[in-house]
Amino acid sequence: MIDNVILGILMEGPQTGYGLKSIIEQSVGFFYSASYGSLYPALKRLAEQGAISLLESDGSKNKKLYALEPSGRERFLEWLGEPLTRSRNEHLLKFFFYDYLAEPLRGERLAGFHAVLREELGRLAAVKQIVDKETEELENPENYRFRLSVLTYGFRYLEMAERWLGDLRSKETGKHHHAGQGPAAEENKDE
Amino acid sequence: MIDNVILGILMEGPQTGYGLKSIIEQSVGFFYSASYGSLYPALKRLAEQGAISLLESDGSKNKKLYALEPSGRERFLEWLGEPLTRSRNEHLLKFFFYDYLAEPLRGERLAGFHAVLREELGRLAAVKQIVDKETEELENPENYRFRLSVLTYGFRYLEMAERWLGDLRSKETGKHHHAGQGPAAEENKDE
DNA sequence: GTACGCATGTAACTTGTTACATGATTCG
DNA sequence: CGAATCATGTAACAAGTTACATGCGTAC
Repeated sequence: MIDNVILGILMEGPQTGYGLKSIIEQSVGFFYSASYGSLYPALKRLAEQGAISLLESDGSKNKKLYALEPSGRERFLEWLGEPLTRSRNEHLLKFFFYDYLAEPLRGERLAGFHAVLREELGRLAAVKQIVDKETEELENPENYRFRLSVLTYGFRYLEMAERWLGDLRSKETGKHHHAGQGPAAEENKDE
Repeated sequence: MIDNVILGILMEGPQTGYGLKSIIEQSVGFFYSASYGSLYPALKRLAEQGAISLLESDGSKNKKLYALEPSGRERFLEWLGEPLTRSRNEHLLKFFFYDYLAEPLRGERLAGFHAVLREELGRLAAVKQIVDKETEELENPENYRFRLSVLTYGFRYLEMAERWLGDLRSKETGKHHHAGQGPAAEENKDE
């Protein structure tokens, strides 16, 4: 996975490992993250395979600029052309079992997550505004259609999640029965 | 991760490794999957740690029923009580780079993914209907609130994704310029 | 001159997948 | 009695994280 992210970012021009990391955080950080522990070994590997190459020309000695080679570009485009698949949404796993979580904590967690969603929604909205403005000044915005649409996706996704959580929490209101046993519980039918 | 899934399912009663796998597929299969290669070693590990135990009582010799132990239950509930986090949505990664994918293939891939989404939407709708009906016959549906809401989440998620993809594809219609260069392309401004 | 951000890297570990290998049970 | 499905397991590999270790550049 990280190989393709690296190659994809190098499509726009040479970068250092450190630079790649910060670009990843800024651009696809919403749904993907990389650590140096995977980044640097990946760069080494890709260079050995000839997919990327080390540029010497830079002034600094401690900086390594990598550039995309034709074989790397080919490899990236091949990956890109494979059929799309949905990936796992592991955070739903916890929700699935949430009937088992006892009540004071459960409500807190839901509220906390709700806050996170709203915060991210706000941040994404800000980013979207900036990006949309920058896009206007571009001569060929058509070339960025998918990049932009991923932003839209992120936005709609958060909206959907926020709404869903809102609905879920509003059903809860005022019902402070002591839950906590969940599906398997045949006992405690009081209240 | 798989440890907690196993413990969570065992909350409802003893199961075999094989049984766990099929329950996982049927229940959380929409957003999580496990292979035997991780399942069986996990069962072994959990048993060694005393989180689960092997039941002898079963007739078959080749079947191993595992049951949740108190320490396993505790461990599961502790995990469950940790704050919620959003996980990665790696399939968006490909979309992010889709400006680079050349046109005949790109359209095909989008259409293919669209078909997958609609198919899953149909399947989930069917599941939801069955589950909703089953829920009516339950004495305490409140105990399944979160399990059910995850279904709703899946449904809304697919709806959102399907709508997003629909919007994206409709913008495309009739514009068969030869794309393929994407963001980095300063050339080919014809058409 | 020192603190902070830029910059690179490795080793141990974690978690999971794929492919293989094998045997029991059940149903037609 | 043969095929499908139930059922368990391992070995090799893949991909990544965390924690550690180090050094350069520069702005105050």
